[in-house]
Amino acid sequence: MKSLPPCVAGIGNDVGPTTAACSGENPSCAGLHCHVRKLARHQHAFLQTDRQTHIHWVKAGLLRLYKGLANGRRQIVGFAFPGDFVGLGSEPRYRFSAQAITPTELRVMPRAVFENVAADDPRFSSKLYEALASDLRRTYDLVLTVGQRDSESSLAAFLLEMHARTGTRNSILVLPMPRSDIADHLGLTTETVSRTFSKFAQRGLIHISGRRGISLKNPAALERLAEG
Amino acid sequence: MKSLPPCVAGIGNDVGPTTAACSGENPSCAGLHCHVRKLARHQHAFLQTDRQTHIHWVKAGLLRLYKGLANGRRQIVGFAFPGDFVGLGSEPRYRFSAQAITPTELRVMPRAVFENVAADDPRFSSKLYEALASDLRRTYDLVLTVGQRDSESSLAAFLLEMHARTGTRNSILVLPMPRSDIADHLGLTTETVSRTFSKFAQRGLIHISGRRGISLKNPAALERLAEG
DNA sequence: CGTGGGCTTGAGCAGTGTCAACTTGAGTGG
DNA sequence: CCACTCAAGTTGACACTGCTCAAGCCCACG
Repeated sequence: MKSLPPCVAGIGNDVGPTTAACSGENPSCAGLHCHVRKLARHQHAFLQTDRQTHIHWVKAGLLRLYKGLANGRRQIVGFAFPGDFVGLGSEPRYRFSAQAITPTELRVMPRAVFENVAADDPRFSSKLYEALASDLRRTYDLVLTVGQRDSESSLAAFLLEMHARTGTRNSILVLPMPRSDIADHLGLTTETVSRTFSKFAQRGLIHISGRRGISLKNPAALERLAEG
Repeated sequence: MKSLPPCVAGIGNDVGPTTAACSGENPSCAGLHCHVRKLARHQHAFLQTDRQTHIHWVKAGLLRLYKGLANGRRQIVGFAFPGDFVGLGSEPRYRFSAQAITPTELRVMPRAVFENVAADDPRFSSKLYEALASDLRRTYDLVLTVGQRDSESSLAAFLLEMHARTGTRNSILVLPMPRSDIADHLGLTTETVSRTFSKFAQRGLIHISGRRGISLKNPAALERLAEG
């Protein structure tokens, strides 16, 4: 098996120094047409109606992935953290929009290039498959949350997922997204999110520090809540 | 590229005569350990906690794919129609249970066999990838439905999706699943589903015939409802 | 130090769940 | 072939969660 070009060698692993080689200036990557793209807050990587031309890989920052309805309602179907792929899938158009929540750095590659690499390297191909399967699993879980849990269970499940996903050892959790994103993710309103966080704090389940900080005082109780 | 064994040659296409070659008695398939499995009504293909040992392919019938919560609530994350794969994904355990709604016939293959075929044949591999991507797209749509639509919009969207998916030319639609399945799919109750169908019928949007038949009298209006 | 968006809190209400009774119709056995 | 049976579906009354609208607060900016 031939070795992967530096652009994609680190893909599927944690973000590491390998990926630093992939700046636009690096000649070994020029042939792959891969480049770095920086997004300011609220800037879109793509819209749900755009032709799906590129695969995006988050190097730093955070994206909200959302679908809109004609009446203005918005469903955030997922968040893309560093290391995550966005725009996998094999359809002519993206089915959701991707927007930066915090300033974000992306690695952007044309689909064709991506697919060629995947065709040549079964290991890479299977990493892609796993990434897609993992998106699907998370989305199944989200349907369960949104469809069957009440506001308390939803938020408990959300806090636990964010804690697991950001991989913090201690119980201090940073939620980089505003309350409105949490609401649109869970099918609630910002008011309900806020009220429920307050209730959790009163009961001693969590401690809220500032706008972004939450520490989980009683994860076991949250788990119980999340299970109904 | 070597030709595919009869067991999987028809996979990804419509169910056709090719697949008939794949009975347990056929020696050319014995080495693949693929076999036919028939499920009676309410019988499970697997449970959400089972080890994910096999890939299932629906030949005839209908499966509900669901996740359960400790409090007894159930979310149907999808339905598997003839031609659909179930149990793609690359994790140690299924993340949902699969149960027959009507008597169902499955083609069942060990994952290892499946993966070997996929590794040898990029065309097959890419079909799998597409099937997975298509599950993911449908699930994103479901999150939008469950999270952002009210009962009328939900049901309008559901009717249109079932119509598209069962591929009926005319507007007569057979819903093979009971109301309770529709409810648990959309995050509603059977009562709400029933009431909303009645409202649709009163307004002349649909016509209800028997327990399973619905004809769409005004698909355009349903589309408008689904968009909010 | 001032400003404004994001967050919190409150009061009232609408939509949907819950509980209960009744109706329908598919399947069974006489 | 018809009557019986019972699960599935429908309809109604009521309760309650979470949404809407509104006001005020606080923290991160300039």
